[in-house]
Amino acid sequence: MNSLGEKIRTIRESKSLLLRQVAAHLEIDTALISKIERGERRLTREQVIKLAKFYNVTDEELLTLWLSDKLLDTIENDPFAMQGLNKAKNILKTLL
Amino acid sequence: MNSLGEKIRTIRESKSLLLRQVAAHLEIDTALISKIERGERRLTREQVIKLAKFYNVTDEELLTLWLSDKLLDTIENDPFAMQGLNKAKNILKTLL
DNA sequence: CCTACATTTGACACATATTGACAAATCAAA
DNA sequence: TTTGATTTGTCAATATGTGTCAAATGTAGG
Repeated sequence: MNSLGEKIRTIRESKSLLLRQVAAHLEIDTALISKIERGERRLTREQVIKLAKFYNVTDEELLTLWLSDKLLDTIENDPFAMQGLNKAKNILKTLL
Repeated sequence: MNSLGEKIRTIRESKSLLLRQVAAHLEIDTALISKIERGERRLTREQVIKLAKFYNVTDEELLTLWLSDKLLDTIENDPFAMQGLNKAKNILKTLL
């Protein structure tokens, strides 16, 4: 339910960076990045990209998690979540 | 990109109902249901269910389209939309 | 046990998005 | 050309998202 937060916390810890340092790099308050890592808030798309560069991972890796979190968030625990996802996938497929 | 709107317009026309009548049933302004059918606005979940009953189709049919529209809306035309959808699907699968 | 620093929590501010109403414009058919 | 249906534009109220700040809590080292 909060894949991106967990991921970026893991990466940050593996690099022994402080929240303060990451916050400074993103130019946001330390409190905010704390909340983000714990899934209480979300990054903007631009911030995800900035973080990917900072952490030396691909945009794709983080953006995929970011999108997935957003998607799961919008369907919350709707009983038809899976049907909705499948329908969306089919429609998207025909658009590509 | 607006599956539900098209669907409910088709159903309404097949039943020869006026926007005014549907609006009255949903207790909203006629202008609003017009926008909804054309994808300019969205129904609330409760309204979708009310409409399903009114139109004699299953909640599932309309709610699936409604969710799908919401999903496609939140990933807009992100280059990683498909990856995000797949990731979300996998996570959801493990949650069920 | 202190102290210093890291992190978390809660309250609030501000911006943007959503949902709705209403009035006016447009469309279509009789 | 008049009537009723639909669409469009604008505004208000509310909800949601993104951020700050201050205070509380957690955690090591001296």
